Amino acid sequence: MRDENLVGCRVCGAPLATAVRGRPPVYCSRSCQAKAYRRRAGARGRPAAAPPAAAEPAAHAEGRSRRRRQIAEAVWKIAAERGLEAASMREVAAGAGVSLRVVQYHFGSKHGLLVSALHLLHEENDRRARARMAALDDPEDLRAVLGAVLNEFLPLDEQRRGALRVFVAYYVRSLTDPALAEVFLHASQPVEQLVAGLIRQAGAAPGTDPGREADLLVSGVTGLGMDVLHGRRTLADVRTTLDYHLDRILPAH
Amino acid sequence: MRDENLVGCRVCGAPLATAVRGRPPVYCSRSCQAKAYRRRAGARGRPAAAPPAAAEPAAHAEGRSRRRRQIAEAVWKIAAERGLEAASMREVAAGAGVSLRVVQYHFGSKHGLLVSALHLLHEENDRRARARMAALDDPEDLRAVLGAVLNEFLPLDEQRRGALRVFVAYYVRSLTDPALAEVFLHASQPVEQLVAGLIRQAGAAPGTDPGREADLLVSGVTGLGMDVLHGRRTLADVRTTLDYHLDRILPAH
DNA sequence: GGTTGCTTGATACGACTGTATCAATGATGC
DNA sequence: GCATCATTGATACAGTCGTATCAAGCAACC
Repeated sequence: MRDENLVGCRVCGAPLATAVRGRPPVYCSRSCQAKAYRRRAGARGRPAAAPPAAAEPAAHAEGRSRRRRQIAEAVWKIAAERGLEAASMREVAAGAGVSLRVVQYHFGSKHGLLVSALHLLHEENDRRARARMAALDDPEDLRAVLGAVLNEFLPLDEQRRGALRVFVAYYVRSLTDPALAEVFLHASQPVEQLVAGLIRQAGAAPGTDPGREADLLVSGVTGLGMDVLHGRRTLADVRTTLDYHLDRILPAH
Repeated sequence: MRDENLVGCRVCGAPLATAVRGRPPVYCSRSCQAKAYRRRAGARGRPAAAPPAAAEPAAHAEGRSRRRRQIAEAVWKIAAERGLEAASMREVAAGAGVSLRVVQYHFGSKHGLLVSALHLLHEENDRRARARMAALDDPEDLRAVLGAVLNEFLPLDEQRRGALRVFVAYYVRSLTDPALAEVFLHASQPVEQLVAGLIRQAGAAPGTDPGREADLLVSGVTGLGMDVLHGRRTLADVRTTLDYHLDRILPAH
């Protein structure tokens, strides 16, 4: 297999400590390696146009977060399609189109990867939800806003469907992983309060408690979405149920 | 290690085919093995009192289902405490106090084990729920019956807490495992209909749709129970919310 | 006595997992 | 030319996983 590498340093001579662990050596010393590098750099000619300007300092940090995000997206994709237990380091690396070592380097351990991916997922979901809210026709129609907030938890399209699957998978993990539970508890508190506020502003029916209504509404829509996920209910049925309850809570349509 | 076993058959002589796979042989043939067995049986003396009566034919089947159940319980326990991904064949065997081979023999494969354990879990939960319903003070108090049905999905005690954890873990698995999804879909349909029927009988407030109320109630109480599981809500808060909605739906307390 | 059947014990295999180790690659500053 | 830095490539290791294989245990029938 490795015929020519068995002899010695590619630049000078032959020491080449034969370490059995890790990547097999090709040079006898760092300086010989530098020599070889400069030779290659010279043969490649000068870089296209802006060699001295170099990359601005922000580029490093940006490239880093982009890579982390790219890897996290692979975690989401695998978790949505085949479950979190299929998201091994190697599968994630392959899904992101990077090497195993890169995943190790950027997240330290598998646990770190899972926690970071959940963090990024929460941010991403918030971003998307806000974008959809901003795209509403009439932001003054509070009932429509309320419906949009609740619809965010239903598998209406492939994106939300995947998000819900990943969310549920992570939830189950969090039951036996305190670090993941932490992320859940510190992230998604204000949903019920938002819904309760909307109900209050939109004019709830007399005698209704917006807070209690919001509690059942949010947890209920999540449960209904889970039912849709594995085919126990149809999406149309869930939307009808939801409409019924919105009509009930906000009679002044 | 195996000093004396290297020579030959314990009864007659020496052939002893040296198979490298599986359990190392000790006898040269089945008949020699039978001889050794009969010798041991003779030395042990006659069994206590009822040797010829033998075991009735049903004992076999009963012993089998008992063993299956014992192993399934180990699956539930592990899944509740450390998640379904911790339920390896070896862990389950250890938890049930049997050998790995016994788990293999009675369930064929890990997938078969998981599916059977889920089946048995559904039966067990039904049994326990019915028992709790039968123990109600006044079976005519329909509101109390309704409350008991819904409370079955809340982690009120260690048993229900574990059941909910296992249930959720299995649900997530079922999203990527059709055989498990099958068990879910064919088992737990009538809950909402039961709740709707109770609401109807108990006298719902005018203008309310018992079916839609039941849908949100059941899915909502499941979601609230999940919130309790990882500490996002307190049990008292959930019960208050539930009481509020029961009062709303059934005003004629 | 020998044979057959169901059940269990005692290994073994190959695949995969998370992680660790060592070196090469570029780039920058001296 | 040399040292140093963050990043990536190329392995290797120890362990666990599900499963397969062969034989022993035990009871029943012939």
